[in-house]
Amino acid sequence: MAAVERRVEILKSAAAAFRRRGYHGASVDEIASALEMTKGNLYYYFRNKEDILYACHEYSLDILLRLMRDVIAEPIPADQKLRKLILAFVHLILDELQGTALTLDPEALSPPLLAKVIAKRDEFDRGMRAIIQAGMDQGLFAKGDPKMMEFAIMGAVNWISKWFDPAGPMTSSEIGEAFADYLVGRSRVTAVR
Amino acid sequence: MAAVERRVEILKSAAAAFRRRGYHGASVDEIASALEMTKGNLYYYFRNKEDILYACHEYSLDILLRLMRDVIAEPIPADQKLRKLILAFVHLILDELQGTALTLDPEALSPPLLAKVIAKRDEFDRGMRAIIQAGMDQGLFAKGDPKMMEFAIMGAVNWISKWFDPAGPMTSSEIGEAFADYLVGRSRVTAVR
DNA sequence: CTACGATTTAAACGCTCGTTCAAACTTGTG
DNA sequence: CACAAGTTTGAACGAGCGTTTAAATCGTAG
Repeated sequence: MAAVERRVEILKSAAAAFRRRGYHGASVDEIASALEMTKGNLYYYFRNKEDILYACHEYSLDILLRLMRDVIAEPIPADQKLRKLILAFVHLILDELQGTALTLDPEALSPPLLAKVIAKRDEFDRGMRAIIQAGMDQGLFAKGDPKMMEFAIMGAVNWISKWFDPAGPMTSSEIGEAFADYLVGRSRVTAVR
Repeated sequence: MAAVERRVEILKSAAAAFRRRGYHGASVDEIASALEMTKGNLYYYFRNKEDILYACHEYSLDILLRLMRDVIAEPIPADQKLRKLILAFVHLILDELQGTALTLDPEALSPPLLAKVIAKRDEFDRGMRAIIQAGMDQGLFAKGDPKMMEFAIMGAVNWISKWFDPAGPMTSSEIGEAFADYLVGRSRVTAVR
């Protein structure tokens, strides 16, 4: 198997472990055992545990930012952009990132690595707020503080990983739809005005 | 100082440390040092670290449940109940619980203690959903899955502790108002129908 | 088959941290 | 002042875990 695939495998196992126990609570051995590797072997692929956490963040954020740029470029109204983002975001977190994205405690990173993560996170935040601001200006959303609306949305979505059960009754897209309906509003998008 | 007050002081220091670093990331010494105590001294007040975490949860949940019961008993419409709960909840978390409530990783608790925490949490969830269901039945909220709406609200609120900065531009009540406006809707409550 | 690089292993080290404990100190009471 | 109960200290321990390393194994090109 190519080394780069092996690295992604490790990241997924790590993300799952970090979600369950948190960065400090999850052991390197736990991450390795889930892949039937020895923990020493991980150090062939990553410099240390922090490096794994950082790679998880980078991996998730890069996907997220690509998504954001694609949606921004589409010629659709702001409310539909927001809805699309929420749907894609929920899908991404639940189906590909082992229930984690911005949940993986970044405070565990050392200052230089943390700064790089925050920079990417900021870009994402700016995109979200620009869409929300545009929607408010056009009367698609109730007027208010875009920052608060964004934080509320991101909180609701990020929190999903705390309660989501893959064996539960709801699929990830059902959850995405329900969240988008509530957070963006259903009627405004589908109804004829 | 009375021993019971000392215990609460320790809980507040512990809650702050757990919020910053997570349960496993925060050391017992860190909790003690913030109070200018030695770590050994903590063991005069608590059996062990897990006991401290459990006491934090119990302390927060008891306040939360009292709040919930009070609001439920009030003779006001469901949307106003929900708004009141959100306002009080945000205030409670930010101004009294060091930014933590349901954020303090409960998975770190052993099964018996975890079960007790989950039981209280369930009671809170049931209260929230009953209010939401009533509001939907009366046409105060858009129809949908009450469970999803509750999870979205709790996620948004719980996430606040991840970004709130006491030295920042917004007070806890401004944040509460902004969240309540967005999550419950402003017009329905204040406007004459 | 051989040899060389890539990968994996198992054991060991060292450090951090939760916990214990006996001794010292403080406080209040008769 | 004396004594006892309540509280604090500081050092020590033992376990867990991140990391290192040298040797073993595997895969593949010549």
